[in-house]
Amino acid sequence: VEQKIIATVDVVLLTIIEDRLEVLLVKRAAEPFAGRWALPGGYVHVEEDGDALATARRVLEQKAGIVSPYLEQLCTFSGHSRDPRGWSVSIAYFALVPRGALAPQKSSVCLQAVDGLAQLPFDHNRIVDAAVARVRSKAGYSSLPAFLLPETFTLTELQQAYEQVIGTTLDKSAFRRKLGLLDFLEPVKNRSRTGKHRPAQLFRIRKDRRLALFGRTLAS
Amino acid sequence: VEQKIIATVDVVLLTIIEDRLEVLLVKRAAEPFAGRWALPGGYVHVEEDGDALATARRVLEQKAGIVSPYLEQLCTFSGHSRDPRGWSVSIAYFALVPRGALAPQKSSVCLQAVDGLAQLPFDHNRIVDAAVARVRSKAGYSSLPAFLLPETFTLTELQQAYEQVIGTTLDKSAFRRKLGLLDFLEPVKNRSRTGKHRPAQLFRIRKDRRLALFGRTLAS
DNA sequence: GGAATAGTGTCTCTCAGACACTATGAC
DNA sequence: GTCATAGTGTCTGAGAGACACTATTCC
Repeated sequence: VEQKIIATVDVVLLTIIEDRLEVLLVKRAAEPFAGRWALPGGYVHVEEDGDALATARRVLEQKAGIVSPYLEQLCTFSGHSRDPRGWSVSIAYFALVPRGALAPQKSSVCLQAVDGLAQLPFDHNRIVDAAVARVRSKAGYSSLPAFLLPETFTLTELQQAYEQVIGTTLDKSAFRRKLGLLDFLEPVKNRSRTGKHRPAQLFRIRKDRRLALFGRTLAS
Repeated sequence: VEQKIIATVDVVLLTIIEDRLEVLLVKRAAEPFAGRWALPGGYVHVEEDGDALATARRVLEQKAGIVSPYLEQLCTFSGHSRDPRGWSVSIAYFALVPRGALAPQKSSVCLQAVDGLAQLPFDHNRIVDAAVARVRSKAGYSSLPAFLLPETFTLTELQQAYEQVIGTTLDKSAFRRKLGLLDFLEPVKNRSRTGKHRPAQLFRIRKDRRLALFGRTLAS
């Protein structure tokens, strides 16, 4: 069978910078669209990658130096018109990393707010939109936003991460009641001492319950 | 770039037969696994198919004669070990069709209950499991199971479809209250006259709200 | 009338939202 | 002590589950 199909993987890496959801973009080195900002992605390497998830991990490590973030398959975009080189398949993944985990930025990498994002090549705007929609939706009934925070964090920081992802404010009391139901957090010894007020307890994600799911939605 | 990647589409077509969820299988005509029952699937035809969704529609029409069912992308399975021919990508879709829409069966086609399904070639068992999990999950907060019923149906039949998909019984009163909230149904003139009891009102899905979503889950 | 299913009313208990309250450490 | 945020208690209304009730048709 003569197929000549291009198989690529694209990754939507999201993080929180200054209270906004931002997406990682890289400057394309090769044609097509050389020099343009686009999602990190690349060909599947048949010899090197066991499956598409491995390709996604490799792409993230090579282009952004990120090693083992939260990484989930988003969906697959395909067709004859999305890539000028021909009929292509892009298996899209999304990754969530803590704010600041991308510290030493190369000049070929940047972060942009997902709201009001510039025009991107290929169908990358659609892919970003799909990723943001997925994360927003899943934030409503899971612990996903916790992956946007550093190793340890206060409950207020966690609530802010949720609010920044889903775009609304949450009630402190109700939020903490929900968290209590699916104990995916464990307190650590230290406490956060910032400013002239009562210090907050620090928590981290329990190793045995990385991704916890709420029974019902978080906000109506 | 020398990729030599096999790009295929596989479809998990689900329907309800005798109160059970069943999946459509076809007898493979070509190697590998010729003669074995497997999911309907096929190569992406670069000249013929605009995108992978078009491939899925073509496969369903050619192998099962189904024209425009509910069809949704499931996820993508990939890797060097899932197909003996080499590194492959299978973009999986699932379809929901009314019971009995598959009436004139060819001998190369069969239906099998999804619970206790036999061993299938490739990673097709994983794909079926993923499809069933998706449908079960989505049934909890959407009108998906309505696509398993014929054009018109009674509320009792709709409730049974939900029960067969999610595998538990539902309360009649609570179920109808939920339906009232997201009016995706409209009554039709006729009523169902079967047996010696009060006839039931028939309904159909409103054209403008094909897939409606519940705010919260259907059953706890 | 009886049988059988269609369809509705109502009670209770849980829980989300709202909001006020107490706690505690920096200064 | 004050300030600022951490953290908790409580009221209320909406809604899910349970279950009993009425309605209507065939026989």
